[in-house]
Amino acid sequence: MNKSAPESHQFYRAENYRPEESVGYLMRTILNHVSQAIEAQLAPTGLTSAQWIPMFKLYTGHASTAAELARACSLDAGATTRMLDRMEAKGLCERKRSEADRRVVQLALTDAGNDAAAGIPAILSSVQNAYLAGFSQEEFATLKSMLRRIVDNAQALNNEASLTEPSEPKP
Amino acid sequence: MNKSAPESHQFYRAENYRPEESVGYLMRTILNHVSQAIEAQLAPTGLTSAQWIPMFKLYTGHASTAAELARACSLDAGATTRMLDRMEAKGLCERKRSEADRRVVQLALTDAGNDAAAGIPAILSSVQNAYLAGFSQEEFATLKSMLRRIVDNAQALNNEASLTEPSEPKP
DNA sequence: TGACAATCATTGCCTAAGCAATTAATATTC
DNA sequence: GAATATTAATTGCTTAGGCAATGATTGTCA
Repeated sequence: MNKSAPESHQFYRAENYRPEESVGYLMRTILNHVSQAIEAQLAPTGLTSAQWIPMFKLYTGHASTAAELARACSLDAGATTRMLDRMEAKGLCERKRSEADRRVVQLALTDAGNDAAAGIPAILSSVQNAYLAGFSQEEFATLKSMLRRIVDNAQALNNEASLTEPSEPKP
Repeated sequence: MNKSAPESHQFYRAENYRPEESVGYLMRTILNHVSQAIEAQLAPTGLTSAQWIPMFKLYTGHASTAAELARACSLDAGATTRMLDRMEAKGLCERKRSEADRRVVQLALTDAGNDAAAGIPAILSSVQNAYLAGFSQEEFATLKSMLRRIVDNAQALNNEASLTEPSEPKP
């Protein structure tokens, strides 16, 4: 079915594969450092490296219920429930059953939560600017476009995979 | 102490920060997809996405004790112990107290572990090649050099930070 | 040699994410 | 309108990682 890939696509070969030289390894290293840096700057607010994402989604109004939040963060529903438990315990947000639809839980940031969230963009900006030191605007644009191309490839490959394994037949 | 950063370094600004457009977000998205793809291909061997790294270190001889493995994987000692528990339970590796130094535990892959590890480079290569589809060799080189520059920046910033907070004074 | 320091593995406690099953409420369809 | 399907939130079980304390050994140094 697949034609064999052209030689030009063979960046890595099993015979002499070295993880430390791979793009994946480099990206993982970068993300680890970035996470740590963000967590360090976030420490005063009580937010962890995993919590600023949902907090920011709530802050910007991109989610106002638990299910929406889970979708917005590509997070498991169970993980979201427990994350909200921890954030609520720290006084960052509150839950309230919806009157219109008794299934859903309406979420709201407390004043403390709002203050914490308000500082997030500045931290993310400064950390990423620091890590991009020495880059020209042109190089920055090149980097972003390359990363987007990889994301596009990933999406395309996902689609292929789901075509191979079609959606489960209805019972 | 710090001179204000030159304008050219301001890629992101707090006022109009959008996470979805950030380099960090793109890299995270890519790594999530890559992890899933690797995990899917690894499934037949019983290895998880977190286990192929220590397995490969053992396979290539870059580590033969628990402490070495933890260092090689930048992993916590406790996490390493429990990871070895799980891998041993699956029959992928074995532990043996060293005779020379009774503190250390000598690690060895079982036959099954060796077989599983032997397939890792092929999987990592093919997944990463697939995600880099459409890249020329030149673009590939550019991408790697940019990522390395970011890693260098991260290391430099780490050093700065540890200068600010000097090593704890001896008691 | 004998006190002190360092190293190694382990364990307990925490945050965190995924999967599966459960319960409650709402939508859909016949 | 009643049976069925879907959606929302929660909980239990598992893997996973970090930090701190512990116990056992080995190294160092006075």
